[in-house]
Amino acid sequence: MARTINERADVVPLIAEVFREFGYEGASLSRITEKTGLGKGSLYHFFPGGKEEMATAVLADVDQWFERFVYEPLRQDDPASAVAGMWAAVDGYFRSGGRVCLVGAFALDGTRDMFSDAIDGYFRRWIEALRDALVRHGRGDKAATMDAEEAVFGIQGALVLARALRDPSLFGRALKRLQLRLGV
Amino acid sequence: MARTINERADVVPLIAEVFREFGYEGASLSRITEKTGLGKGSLYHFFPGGKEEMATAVLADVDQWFERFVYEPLRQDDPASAVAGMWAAVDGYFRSGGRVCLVGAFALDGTRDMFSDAIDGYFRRWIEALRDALVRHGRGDKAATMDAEEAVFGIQGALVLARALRDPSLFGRALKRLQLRLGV
DNA sequence: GTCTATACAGTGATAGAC
DNA sequence: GTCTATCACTGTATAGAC
Repeated sequence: MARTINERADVVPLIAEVFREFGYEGASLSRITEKTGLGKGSLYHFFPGGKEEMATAVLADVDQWFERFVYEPLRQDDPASAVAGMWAAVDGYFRSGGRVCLVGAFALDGTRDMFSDAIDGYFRRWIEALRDALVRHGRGDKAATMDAEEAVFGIQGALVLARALRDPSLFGRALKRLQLRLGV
Repeated sequence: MARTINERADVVPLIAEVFREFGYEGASLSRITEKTGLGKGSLYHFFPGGKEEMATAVLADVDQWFERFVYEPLRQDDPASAVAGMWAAVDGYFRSGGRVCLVGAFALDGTRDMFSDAIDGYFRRWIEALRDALVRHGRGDKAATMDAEEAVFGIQGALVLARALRDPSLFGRALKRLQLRLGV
């Protein structure tokens, strides 16, 4: 039960930061070493598959977070409060636009093909969970799908633009707007 | 006046494709060599500054295209037809969702800082030009800014999602939706 | 479990022949 | 203008001492 200071789970969020900041290709082992304070030997002890396994672990970690704090509530809780919770969770997770979406970033370049299932699943389940909540809230099936898509791609685009313009406040404005659009 | 077969301008779009596909870090010189059919010697003849100069040239090329076919019409032409033209141009340029936005992709990772001005300018001028057209069309200043932002980040997000889900049709749906939202 | 040392491929870049 | 050869360097990954 006693936990060593550095467990695999402890180092994953740090590695995630490096991937978020530099992308998959730009996240060199030396940068990861620097960020985590772990030598290559230790890193390969935790992740025998090397960089690819690190990215897989990071993606699983992100997925787990969203599954727990966003998707599952959307599927189970009262629709209105679950949707409200989603906006709050998203704003918090992406640090009000100061943080980038790792999955979205991976999706854009050649990295996508390496983590196809994880990337696809992340967005697909997000859209489906949100659509479910909207349907339960009384929206028609087709309209709910479109609404859910628009909310999710709106969030992604707002993150891109906020980072491109170095204007995190844009993210907050965008979330407000998207929230109103959803009307729930 | 006689043009050699391979001019700098001829090779820029090919290099752009490599950057779009693999990102800045992933676009190795060997991949660029392969795509263009030019050896490193030739590439460095055209771009003495190496990879960074190639990316700068590519960004300038993209910018020029948007300036000519999107921004300038938005500033000068009849607002309604200019906006309609924008949607058509965007759909064509991004191959109905099959192509990614290079500027958006650069914006997401550590590459951003290398090309700060180009990335910032691309989005800033897009939003401003669109806002101008909306204002001329009768929309209030503040609302026009928000609308313009929403259209631009909506496009970016739709590109991310279309690529993530390998579903180009999502891009077309999204454009339609954004177009209706703009209401012009 | 963590480190250092090292292997080896691939990187961006340069020089010089043609 | 294009190529080949080569450079110094960094990349990921491995081996083995502690």
